[in-house]
Amino acid sequence: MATTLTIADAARVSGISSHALRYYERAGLLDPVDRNESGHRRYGDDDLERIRFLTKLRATGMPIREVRRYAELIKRGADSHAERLALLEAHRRAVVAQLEETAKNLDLIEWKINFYRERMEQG
Amino acid sequence: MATTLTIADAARVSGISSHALRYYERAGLLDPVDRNESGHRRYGDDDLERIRFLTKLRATGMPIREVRRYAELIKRGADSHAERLALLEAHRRAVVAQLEETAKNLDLIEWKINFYRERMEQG
DNA sequence: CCTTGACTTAGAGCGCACTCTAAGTCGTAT
DNA sequence: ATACGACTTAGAGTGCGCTCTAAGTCAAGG
Repeated sequence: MATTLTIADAARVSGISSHALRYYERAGLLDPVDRNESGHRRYGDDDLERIRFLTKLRATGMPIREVRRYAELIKRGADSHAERLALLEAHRRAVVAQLEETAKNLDLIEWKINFYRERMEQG
Repeated sequence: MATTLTIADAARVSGISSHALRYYERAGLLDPVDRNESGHRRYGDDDLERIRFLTKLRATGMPIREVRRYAELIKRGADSHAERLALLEAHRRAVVAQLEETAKNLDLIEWKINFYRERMEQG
C-alpha cells in the first residue's frame, strides 16, 4: 500500500509550505507530481523522498538553480550519474569549507564571550 | 602612528565593498566614522576591528537587525556588558545548532555520493 | 582654468527565495 | 440548492542584504 498524500499533508510531513511545494515544482526542482481526477496533486513516497533530499541540499546552502540542475540530471536518466556525482561532490566540498569557516568564526565569537565573562566577574 | 584608511582601503582590507561599508554605517551596525576636512571617511584601527568582528557575526548568520542591537549595546557603554554577553551567547547556541544540523545533512549527502560512486563502479 | 578621480548623499534597483492574493473549480455535507 | 473547504492557477508582493546610479563636492595634476 503506497501512501499518497495531499499537498497539505505533504507540507505537514516535509515541513515545506504547500506554496513552496508548488513553487519548487514550477521551478523545476521537482518533477510534475501526479494528479487525481480533479487535478489535485497526490504526493507519493518517491516524491516525499525527493523533497526530503532537496530540503537537505537547500539547508546546506545549495541555491535553487543548482538544485534544478540536479533535478534535470535525474530527469536525463542513468547516463547522468557521473555528473550528479560531480555536482554533489562539489557541493560537499563547499559545505565542508563552510563548516570549517563557521567553526573558525565561532572560535572568535567564543573568545569575545569569554572576554565579556571576565569583565563581568571583575564587576 | 595610528593608521587611518580611506573607505576604498578599508574596503580592500576588510573585503567589504565601500557601498556596504556606508550601508552598515547608515544601518547602525557601525558608529559614524571620523571624517577629514573635506568630509571623507577615515577608518581607524578601532573601526577596522569593529568591521572584522561584525563580519564574523554576519558570516555566521546573524541578521543585520541583531548586529544593530549589538552595536546599540556597545554605544550604551559598559553597563550593557551583561546584555552583550547574553546576545553573543544566544548567537553562539544558534551557530552550534546550525553546525550540528549542517553536519547531519552532510552525512546524508555523503551517503548519496557513495551511492552514486558504487553505481559508477558497477557501470 | 579644467580635467580627473576619489569621495559624498539620497534613493532606486536587484537577486534570491519564498509567500500571499485573487479568482476559479471541485467534491461533499446540510 | 448552496455553502464549505481544500484545492487549482497566474501573478503580485515581501524581506533581506546589499549594489548601483545620479548628481554633486573637492583636491591635485597638467
